[in-house]
Amino acid sequence: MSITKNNTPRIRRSPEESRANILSAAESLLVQQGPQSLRLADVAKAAGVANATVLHHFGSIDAVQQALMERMIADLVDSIMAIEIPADAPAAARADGLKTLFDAFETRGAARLAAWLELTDETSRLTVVRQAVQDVAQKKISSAGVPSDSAEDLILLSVTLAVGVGLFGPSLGKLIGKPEGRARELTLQMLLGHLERLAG
Amino acid sequence: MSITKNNTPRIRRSPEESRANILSAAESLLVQQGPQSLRLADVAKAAGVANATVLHHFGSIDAVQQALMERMIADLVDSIMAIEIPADAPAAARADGLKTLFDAFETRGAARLAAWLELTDETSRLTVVRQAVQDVAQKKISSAGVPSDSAEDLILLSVTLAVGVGLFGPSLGKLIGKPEGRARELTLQMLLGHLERLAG
DNA sequence: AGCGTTACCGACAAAAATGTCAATAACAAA
DNA sequence: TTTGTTATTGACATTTTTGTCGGTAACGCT
Repeated sequence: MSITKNNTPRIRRSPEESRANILSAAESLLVQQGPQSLRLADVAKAAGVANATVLHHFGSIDAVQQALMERMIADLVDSIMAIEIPADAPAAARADGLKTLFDAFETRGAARLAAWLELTDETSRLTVVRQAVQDVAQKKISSAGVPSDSAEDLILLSVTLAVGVGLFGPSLGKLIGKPEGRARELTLQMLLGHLERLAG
Repeated sequence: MSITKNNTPRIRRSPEESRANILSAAESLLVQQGPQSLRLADVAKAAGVANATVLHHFGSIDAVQQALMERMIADLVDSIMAIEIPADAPAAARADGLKTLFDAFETRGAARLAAWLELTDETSRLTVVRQAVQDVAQKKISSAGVPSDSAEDLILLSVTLAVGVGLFGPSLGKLIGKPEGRARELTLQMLLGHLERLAG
């Protein structure tokens, strides 16, 4: 009677799988409940493992958060990199590209990630962001085929609006009693008109 | 030698003053270091009082955060309420009004407050926001003198952009290597053009 | 001055969150 | 099958954060 045995067999994953499993759990926690729910016990529970397992793979809860940021940023960069908006493209193509950009931020919590980063002081974490932004900016600007200065402006404008709308659009719309994607719709409409006027 | 005396005289405030002092300290903590620094010890230290004093006035650290939210929201509502943009106003007046709106969110951390609210799950806290938004929307829409449906759209658009730019504009601009207010400048320019076209 | 109220504080207690460790068990390789 | 490696875990230890309590002192009032 002195020893308690656990009947359910352990799941033994490869280190990579295990890390991915934990980060995925943490990501959905972040998106659904916010950064303050990224506690060791919560992450472990969501991942279906013991607290000690999380620490075994990451060393600390801070390292989990750091790794999560890096993974989400990498995903976001991939999404953005996949967007191609040649300067001479027809308006419809530009519209599609911008929609994709806005989607990248609104869905899967990239905007929430950005807000988390923004509210989080730690400058150490920002180096990852800085690198990612520069990667994207460089590629996007060089491939845009427009004077780099105004291209930078356009990217700054588009990304700022995309992340802002992605974070606040849904809630504000709901608060005012508007349909789900109304803020994004209005913003895209305005932004496209603006771009068209600049091009024409 | 058994009793340690404290030479520095106590500051005795009225309950209202004391609460205001603590909330002000908490507010600057929120703005400068983010929500996760709103810990009991940090708030108390910033306010220059003992931990127990904070609890004496608010009961719990959660109540401090709740009160802070309510105070900041009330301030923000006041700022917005003070903005008047008659439909038949000249373009310059509209530009001023929008600038004030953007300022209200960017300065003094209203955008950060909004992000905090957005990332914070607790639905109980959202009732305050809901009420504030409805107050503002009702007044603004009724006084706008335009068809209420498109007026709502304009408010949704303006506020979403204002808070998004207020939160992310500075950092993104800095990351891309643009001057401080560039994102806001670009956004305002576009938004004003958009409004003008709608009016004309 | 004397007194009552209560804002204030230090010391302590409680709770919550993070991290450590030794033992266990899954799996691959010999 | 046996053995070595290590992912996994429960129990425990440590740290951090929140909250309690009795006494102290500032201030208004008589």
